[in-house]
Amino acid sequence: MDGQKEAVANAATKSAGHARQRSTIGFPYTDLKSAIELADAIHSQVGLRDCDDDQLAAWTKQSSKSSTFRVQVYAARTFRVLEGDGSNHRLSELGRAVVDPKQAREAKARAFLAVPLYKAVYEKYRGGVLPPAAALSRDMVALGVSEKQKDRARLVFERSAEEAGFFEHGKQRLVMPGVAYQPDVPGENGSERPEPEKGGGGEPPLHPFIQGLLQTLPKPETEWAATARVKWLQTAANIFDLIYKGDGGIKIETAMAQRSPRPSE
DNA sequence: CGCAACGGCTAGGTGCTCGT
DNA sequence: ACGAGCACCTAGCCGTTGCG
Repeated sequence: MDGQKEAVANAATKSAGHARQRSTIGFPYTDLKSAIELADAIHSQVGLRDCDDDQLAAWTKQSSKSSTFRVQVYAARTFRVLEGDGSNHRLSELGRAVVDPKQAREAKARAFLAVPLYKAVYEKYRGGVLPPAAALSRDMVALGVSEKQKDRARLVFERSAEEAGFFEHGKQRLVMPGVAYQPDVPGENGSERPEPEKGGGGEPPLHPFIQGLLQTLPKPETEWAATARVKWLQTAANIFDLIYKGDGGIKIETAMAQRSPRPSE
């Protein structure tokens, strides 16, 4: 960075009286759709494993240095579909659900309400009619959004609500899509995690990862290339590492060229 | 404890779309 | 044609964290 140039920029900003105002409530600068794109990219490239900035940026045809990319990553974390530290990224539990077509609808609603600002707006207007754009922007300022960011916050809010299915009954009403989810954000205000099914009895449902994994399993008696099998098994190993306690680190290698004997043989 | 690096976040410019 | 609204993008401010 050119220090002199920066100093000039600082002076210009300060002399013009542009005091930077920071929002006091969390909200993303890009919409839920762009966050899901990142989740999709990670899911399709490395599944449940970690990736870094450069990889994720390349998969989404961006530069890891660009602020657009950084804002997108920040948004994905705000929606809680991605997690990680620094330049490391991985799918969160919510992110895994978002990329699973069977759970996407509920997961998107959860992601939407994971944003403090959106949850506050939802709580305020649930069951009622949303105000016009200008009034909604003002409400967002009252909730803690920076004055200069109110319109952007509202736009991103509206697009995200659309993506999450909250506008299924028209843009005048913010309605939780018909999913079995109670709008609680884990770890906030002592609220508890929503339980997926209550009083259902019987077998607990399989972990979403296991469900997703099983869905990708080819039918018996069909062709399944060894490399694809290794990939599948390695993914399974990674899932086991993630969801089960105990020592992990299982590594599947293509070197196992010989077929293991069938039980009947 | 001070400095540097990093990452979160904001401000604002540019170009496109769409309604009038 | 023109203006408003919007999407996309970059520059860079500022708080946090790690390290010597």
